[in-house]
Amino acid sequence: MSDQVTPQDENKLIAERRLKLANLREQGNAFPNDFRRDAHAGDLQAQYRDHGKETLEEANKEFAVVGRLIRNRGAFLLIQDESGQIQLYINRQALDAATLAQIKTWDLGDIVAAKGPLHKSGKGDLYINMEEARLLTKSLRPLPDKYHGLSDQELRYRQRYVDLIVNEDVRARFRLRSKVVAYIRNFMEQRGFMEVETPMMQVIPGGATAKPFVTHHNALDLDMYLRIAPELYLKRLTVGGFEKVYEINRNFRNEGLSTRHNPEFTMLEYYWAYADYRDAMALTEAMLQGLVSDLLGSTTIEYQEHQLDFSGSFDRYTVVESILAYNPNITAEQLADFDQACDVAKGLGIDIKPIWGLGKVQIEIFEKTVEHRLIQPTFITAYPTEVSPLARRNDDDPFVTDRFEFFVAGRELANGFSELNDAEDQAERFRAQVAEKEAGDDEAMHYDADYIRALEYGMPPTAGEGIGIDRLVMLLTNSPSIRDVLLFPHMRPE
RNA sequence: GGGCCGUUAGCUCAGCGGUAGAGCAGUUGGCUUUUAACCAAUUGGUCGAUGGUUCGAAUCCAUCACGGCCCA
Repeated sequence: MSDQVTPQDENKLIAERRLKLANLREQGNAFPNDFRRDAHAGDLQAQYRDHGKETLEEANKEFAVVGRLIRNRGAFLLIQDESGQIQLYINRQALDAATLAQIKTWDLGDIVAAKGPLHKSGKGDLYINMEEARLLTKSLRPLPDKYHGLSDQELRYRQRYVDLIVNEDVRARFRLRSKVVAYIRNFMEQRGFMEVETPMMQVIPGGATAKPFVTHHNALDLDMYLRIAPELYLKRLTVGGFEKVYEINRNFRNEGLSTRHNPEFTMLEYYWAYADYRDAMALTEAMLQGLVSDLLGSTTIEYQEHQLDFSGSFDRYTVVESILAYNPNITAEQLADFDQACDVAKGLGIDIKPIWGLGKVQIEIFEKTVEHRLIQPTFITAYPTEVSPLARRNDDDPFVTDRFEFFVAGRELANGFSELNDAEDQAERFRAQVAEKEAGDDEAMHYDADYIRALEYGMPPTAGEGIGIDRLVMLLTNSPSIRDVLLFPHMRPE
């Protein structure tokens, strides 16, 4: 909210740098953009690291490099570009007095350029023997401690740009995130899926049970909602005849923050006509196994205190089976009877709401006693219809749907199902959701008449799934908090 | 929402009732094959905010703000 222009945190260090910048302005262009590099630090290291000192001096091959000055080692300066680091040597013979004086004014954090032959020092490190040196951008703020770096979590999240400058592991983490998304796009494209974009601003927020963010369209004088899911729009596309569509984009949910929740988060969601939830599980398994082996070069993931095994087929249990497996004191009879199930739930400290049916009670018991214990990759299937308003009923047991969720490290990572394509059943489910909303559940769904109309034209039998990209990246980068995998996690304003 | 912990120099931290400290960064000088470069000198603080207790508060108490971890 602050429109302040004058920084409140000026100090002597910044003042000294501002003075140097003022001098630069007097001498000419203080922010030149006419220097062109012809080499990256990391490439030079990779290509010439093993060359001998004499060989390099004989070759005397010139390179032009740029980067941020991050260490001052007396006669040597260390710069860093996106690819890596390389030293610059301040050669008093090769550089004229004016340039030497200029270099003396450089500060850690400045962005500089240098040109000269690539040599190797007595200690075996490559350096550019500078014959030309220029300051490209003056840094006005001092960098964090060169050894300890930036460790204050709040500063690292609020000033991610500084975190990225000084912490290579953070840069590596976000490079991996980018690779995850690229892998998924490639995986989906190879299977014939088409990437689409559907509205982020919706008049009726649908596709999930969650509180939306509200915004306002002035010209239409209309309240709109940031989407909580793209589901209903993507399924309209399958009605339209696009048989394999996917979208990777942000969802917004107006809920609390935690190490696993950010108000905006990224989901892959896809819809696959003429397929069912079993096909979706198989696709999930193939995608995750491919991701792990391709990006980590292994079939196992080390995540916090866990060793997660992604080789072989993932375990599959129904909701009820998993509750029974993890709760030897609970019987199938108890779970099948509403009153008995309520007693079990109450015994677990669950606060039963009057509108809940048996399915909801079962899910509460599942979430309380099973979910966090599903460490190895596991599919849970047969979710109650009551808590699955968009999923197709099971042919043999209409109490449950052909739905699954995927868990690993005690967390839900994906949710998919055979889609409900019976327009009349869907209309009925929406009405049940509206009743829940009227009973006070502000996360219940709205009745989406246009979506029903679309279904009435006929949606082919379809499978669909959403996979949480942030949580997936957490897993692949061994990150304990979702904030570690978001470049700019949500924070209260300073 | 609840519990625990944190907030001191630009950064990383110590100090926990008696004159506000260190390392790094900065400044000045030296040093030209260094690797957290080194050597010498030196600058830098409303101790998160507001109240209170006390002769005296960074330190004890209360409230608030922001953050971290755990729980719901």
